[in-house]
Amino acid sequence: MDDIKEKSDFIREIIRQYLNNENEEKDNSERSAKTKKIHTRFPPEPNGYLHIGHAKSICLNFGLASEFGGKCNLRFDDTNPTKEEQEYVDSIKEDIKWLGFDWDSREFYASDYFNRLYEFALILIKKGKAYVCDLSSDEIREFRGTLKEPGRESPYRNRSIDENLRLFEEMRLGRYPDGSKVLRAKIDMSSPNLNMRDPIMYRILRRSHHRTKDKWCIYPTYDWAHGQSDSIEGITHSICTLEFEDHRPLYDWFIEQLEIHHPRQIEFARLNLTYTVMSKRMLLMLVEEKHVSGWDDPRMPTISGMRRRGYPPEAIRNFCSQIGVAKADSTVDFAFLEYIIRENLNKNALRAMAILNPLKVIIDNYPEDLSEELTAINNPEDDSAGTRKVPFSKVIYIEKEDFMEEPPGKFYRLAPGREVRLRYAYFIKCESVVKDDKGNILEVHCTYDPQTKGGDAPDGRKVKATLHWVSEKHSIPAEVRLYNHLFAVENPYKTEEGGDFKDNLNPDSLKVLKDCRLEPSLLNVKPGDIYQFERIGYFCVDIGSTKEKIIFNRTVTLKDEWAKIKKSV
RNA sequence: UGGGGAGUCGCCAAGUGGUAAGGCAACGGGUUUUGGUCCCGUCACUGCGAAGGUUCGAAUCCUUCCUCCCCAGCCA
Repeated sequence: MDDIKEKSDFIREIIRQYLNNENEEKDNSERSAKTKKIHTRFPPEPNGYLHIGHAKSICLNFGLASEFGGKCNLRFDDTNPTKEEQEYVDSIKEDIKWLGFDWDSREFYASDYFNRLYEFALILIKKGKAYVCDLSSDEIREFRGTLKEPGRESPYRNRSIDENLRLFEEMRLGRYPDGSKVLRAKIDMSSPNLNMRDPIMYRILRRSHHRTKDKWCIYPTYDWAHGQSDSIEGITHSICTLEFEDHRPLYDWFIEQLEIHHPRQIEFARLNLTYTVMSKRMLLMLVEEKHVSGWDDPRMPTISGMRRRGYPPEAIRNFCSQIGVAKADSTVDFAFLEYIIRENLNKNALRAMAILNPLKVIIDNYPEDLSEELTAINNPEDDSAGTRKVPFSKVIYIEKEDFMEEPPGKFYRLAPGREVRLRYAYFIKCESVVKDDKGNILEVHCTYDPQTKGGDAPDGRKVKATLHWVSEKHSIPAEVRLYNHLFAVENPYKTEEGGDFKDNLNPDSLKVLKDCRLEPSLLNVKPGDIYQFERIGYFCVDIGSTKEKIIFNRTVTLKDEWAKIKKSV
């Protein structure tokens, strides 16, 4: 979809081998490569909003399916009614669609399989491979042993099959209080892999489920539900993150006991980004404690936050494909994300002129009542975007940053006695400065050269800088929100003793500018529209923006050579 | 110190026994009516976590060691 060249990574390698029938058992090799299809799935839990880390998984799973001519399901892993909500289901679907992926009619839920799972559990009990355990959660933990010491067997481990069948049935019927009993797999309490020490399959939980409502009072655990759900759906490649690597033996065990379709699980390293956190638990905390305005706050690494911030879905897809897939833990530099965003927006965003911090400039020799329409290019990277007219008059605004009374050597914008170009307009020369009692610059007086209309001098003289501007009387007001990193440090998890990741929140992550002035062509912008404000950055019209009150969010700045020079001086 | 993973440039990441891709960042230069874009150049000079070994030849194979991540939820 986005990349021309064929991608290659260890997962695609495995899939190509699978499709070529390499390393396969005899009976499978009968199936021709032509009829062999892959089937993946994206399995979110609806307990929060999707973030850029999920985008990596979505791009991988849906991308693999489309590259290799297979299918990808959307399956909600909704096995824990205490945390899951319909709101999250809705947001997840919206975000995946917005990212540009389609699950057709294959929208599934682990809860669709509650009956099947119950039947599967019965099979295990009948095989003597699962039992009802009356130990409390504390006792279970105690009996589990530690990383170094083996666990001990539960005193309920050797109940008869009939008793287990009866008890499990009664659990389902609601005869026992929450937490009083669980169904456990009977595997090996001395396994060095803690996941194999008789893991819990069902717990009693009287909580209404967002889909099955009050039908069940026992719910399967993720470990019990996940692998079987993949199997039921005929998933060929179950792609998940690294932390599930040592759950794989358990999933294999369940599948083998049940003698059902066996998907191949492949684990990859989850995405980390500098200057942010990527855990739904922590993001939820930021939302609930109002450190941000919501899940879609433009500072959030959520898909909805990035959408509101102005990151195009195509750019996010490119990002996900360019960071690659591997098994080594990694933290991608936020600057790389910004590079991808700029790369995309530079090609696509229309240009406009906007003044964030207005400084009044009066052109003394320009006629009082005259105004001219000057021609401006909409996108120098795309001729088809055409041109527009921008009004010019005697009083204009320029950026405060673009004028210095006593400029250092490397500053080559406007200064007393100096001539610069106003983009698409004229050369102007600074003649004087008007200040208040405190020395604040109120206005700058200039003269213009009528010969330089459009921006070129007939005598061939050059200027070192071109400034953007808006005509005072034609300009329209706007609010502009400047966003910076949510966290002040690259790794927010690193805190002082007893500290909290929130201690690292960046106090300057949002700066609201209320007195900005825009060129009049921006009067009818709609939420979601994206522009490059020339010489400043890319800005996206906020969802809360109206014609009466226009609000722009800064998506990302332009690269700024001058900022670097300034810093180094 | 049990088990499972991982270590290639500041950050991602190719490489799968034949002599270290690429991108980002950084730095230098050119073009430019955006100090943007674009273009050019520099950036792992026996070095691929370390030390040994096998080999004509090793980032790739073997041995030992070191470092980092994950696992003791009735979360996912």
